[in-house]
Amino acid sequence: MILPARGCDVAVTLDSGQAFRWAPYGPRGWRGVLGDSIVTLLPDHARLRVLGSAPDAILGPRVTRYFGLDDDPTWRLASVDVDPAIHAALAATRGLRILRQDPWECLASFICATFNNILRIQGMIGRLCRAYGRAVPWGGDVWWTFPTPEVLARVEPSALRRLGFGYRAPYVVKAAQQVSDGKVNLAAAARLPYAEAREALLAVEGVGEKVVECVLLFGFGQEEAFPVDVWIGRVMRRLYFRNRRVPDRRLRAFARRHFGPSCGLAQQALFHAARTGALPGV
DNA sequence: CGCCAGGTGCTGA
DNA sequence: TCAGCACATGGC
Repeated sequence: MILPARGCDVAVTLDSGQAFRWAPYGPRGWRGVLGDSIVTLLPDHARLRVLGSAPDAILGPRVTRYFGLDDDPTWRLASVDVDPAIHAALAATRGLRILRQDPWECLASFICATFNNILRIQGMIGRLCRAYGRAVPWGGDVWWTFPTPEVLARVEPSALRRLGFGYRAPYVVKAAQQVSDGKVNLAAAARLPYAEAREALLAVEGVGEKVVECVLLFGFGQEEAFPVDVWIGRVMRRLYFRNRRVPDRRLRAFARRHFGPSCGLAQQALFHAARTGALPGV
């Protein structure tokens, strides 16, 4: 199946630290798991060739939604292009899209991502899926779905520690319990406006001021969200605060004013540009 | 080996 | 409200 993908750079997007389960495949392809389907993506200019373990009728809408292929972010990108620094970051990350991930996978993944580095996050989540996900054989290989909250709710934290989760182990289990027993309703939160969804998610154990913004942005499509991690903190202080120490809350409030209601787009461009060394001096 | 990583929760002022 | 601290782990 071929999907129109003009303006979407799959490589940049999947390499930008939003999702942790994609692996390069062949010279330009990527392979990963979307829900219960194994997906191979073969980008070709303005098109995206998609192969997978499910029928095209399932795969097409799933990939389209995940990458927002039916969305044209041109005007929202233009709306955050308000100064030379962000302009450079946007230019260096052309084609970067904000993913629309499954809320539970996004939430659990970013709980694992706290005070951690992307390489290890990928390893941890891979082991989590292998241990507690459902096996899906495909293409002569076996892949695993992301474990459901119901399954993880019954896992002993010590078992996750043995998978290298460190002090995050009890947070992942507790979050799974809160979601599976209905204390936190992700499907309902996904339909709430930014501020209310934010409050609902902050009730989850292990979800603080940064993780909540990641879930809002990468899981709920709330572009008003602006996650401040160590990279963004450095970049923002450098670019806009003469390297002075500024609390994360203030950085976020400034970003919302400075970049406007799609500040999340600016955040992801700054994050990826900084991490790939495209912003000199940061 | 020391430093760092897409932080959070708790404590004490 | 806010700074300071403990928390586990592995890649570099």
